[in-house]
Amino acid sequence: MDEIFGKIGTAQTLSQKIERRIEEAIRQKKLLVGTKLPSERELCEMFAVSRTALREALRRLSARGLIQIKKGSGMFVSELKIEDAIESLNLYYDLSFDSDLISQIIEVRRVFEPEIARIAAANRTDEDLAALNRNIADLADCDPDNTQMEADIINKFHLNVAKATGNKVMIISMEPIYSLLPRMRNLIYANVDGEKDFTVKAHRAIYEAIRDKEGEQAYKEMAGQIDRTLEIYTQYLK
Amino acid sequence: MDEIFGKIGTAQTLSQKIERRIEEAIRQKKLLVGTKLPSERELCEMFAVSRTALREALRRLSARGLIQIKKGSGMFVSELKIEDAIESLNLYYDLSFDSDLISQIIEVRRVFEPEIARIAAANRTDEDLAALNRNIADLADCDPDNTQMEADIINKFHLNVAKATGNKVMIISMEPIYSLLPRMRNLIYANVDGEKDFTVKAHRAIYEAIRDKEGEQAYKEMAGQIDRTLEIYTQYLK
DNA sequence: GAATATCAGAGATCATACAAGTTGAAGTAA
DNA sequence: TTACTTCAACTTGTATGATCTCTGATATTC
Repeated sequence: MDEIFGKIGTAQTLSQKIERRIEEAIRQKKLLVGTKLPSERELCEMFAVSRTALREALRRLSARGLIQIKKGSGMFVSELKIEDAIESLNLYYDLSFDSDLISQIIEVRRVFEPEIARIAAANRTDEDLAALNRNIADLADCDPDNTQMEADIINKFHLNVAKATGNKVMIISMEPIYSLLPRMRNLIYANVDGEKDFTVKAHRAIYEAIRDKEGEQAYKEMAGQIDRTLEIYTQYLK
Repeated sequence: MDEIFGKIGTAQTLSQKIERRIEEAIRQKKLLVGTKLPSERELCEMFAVSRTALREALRRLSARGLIQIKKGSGMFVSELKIEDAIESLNLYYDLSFDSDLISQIIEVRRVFEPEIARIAAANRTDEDLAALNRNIADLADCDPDNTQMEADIINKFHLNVAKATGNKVMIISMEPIYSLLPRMRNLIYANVDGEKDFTVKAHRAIYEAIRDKEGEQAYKEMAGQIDRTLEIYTQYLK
């Protein structure tokens, strides 16, 4: 009997309904990437709503990266970029950034990255290898005092290892984590001096193992590298 | 010299500037979670913009989960929920869903989940254990023909294992993957009959290993379980 | 005191107008 | 013809004012 008086509620606003409709169309590939949407005025007529309501729906869709709005020319269905999808994760991490998070990140890396290195050793292409090699060279050339750049290069290296697995899911899982590393740098590398040679050597060892398709070796080298990071961090915390 | 004639571009629209301003305030904790924002009209005066521009900025912020808008009462800074942050990742996966993605997901799970199980065995609390136990019970009770519910329960079990690690980053990394599993079910479990007993037994074994804090055992059981999934999937593809 | 009615303030929607960027076709000069 | 200019007809962006609906607090009624 209860159903009779079930919720009618203002379930969602008009603009939300519009948003859903368009989102669904995109999800179901009824609107393909690159498609130009009808103009605002046309959509208003089609949905029979005001421009205000319609535009707010469009603003939300563009905020989420589903469509791109170009002033003066029109609106287009855009390919949802990984970066867009990860953006909000980054924000989330950003807002909950604390020392707890740092150690949790290291723990995750300690567990996942060696496995990733192993798979990368099996699947890497020559292009992957070239990219990794470039990272190593950049790292060696880099000004030892420029810890910012050093950290950036190292992050790129690790991300490239993930890419070398050829597994998209792997990349997406790790990317938000790597994007946080630059912030950790200030804490971690602050008290470390003159260890750059060691860092270069360690990363070169990872590279070589991947190059030679030595999965087990890649696993070990990566594990060792992260253990070292963990050590430095623990030391710093004291 | 090129910089002289570098882009001037329409840097950003007015509503985007407003969005940034408010976002920055939230990021820098100048606006704390739960804070009620000034009303639309007030904000218009403060920023010296029209309600149109302001509202579009607010729509974007709410679409991203940074603020919550309650009709009739006001706008509030909201705690960015993990679910919101993961939403767009889900969408991304959704749009790029194909058989390639399925095998990549299984590969990732095969690598990550046993490690997760090992850590869970070390860190699990009694509450975690209770939740896992409930999942097992539900799975056993579940109607064997209701593959939908069965898959849901299994997913919850795996997510609860991730939660038992006590590592937030671990959960965030795995959650989007689990959320895709229901879609895979249709493909994977479609051709499997009368194996429910085995499934229950396998998951109970994982549970018991975690309960007894047998990390290595948990690792093995989880690996075995996913190997089996992989097998079924491979078999189905033929 | 409790149920009801009223009302002010909030966001939601609408309609209209104008500003400003983009595009392409028509027009013009060489 | 060819290259360039101009301009008109689009597009989205911003502004304004009116109205609708929901919410929560206050006032009223019994």
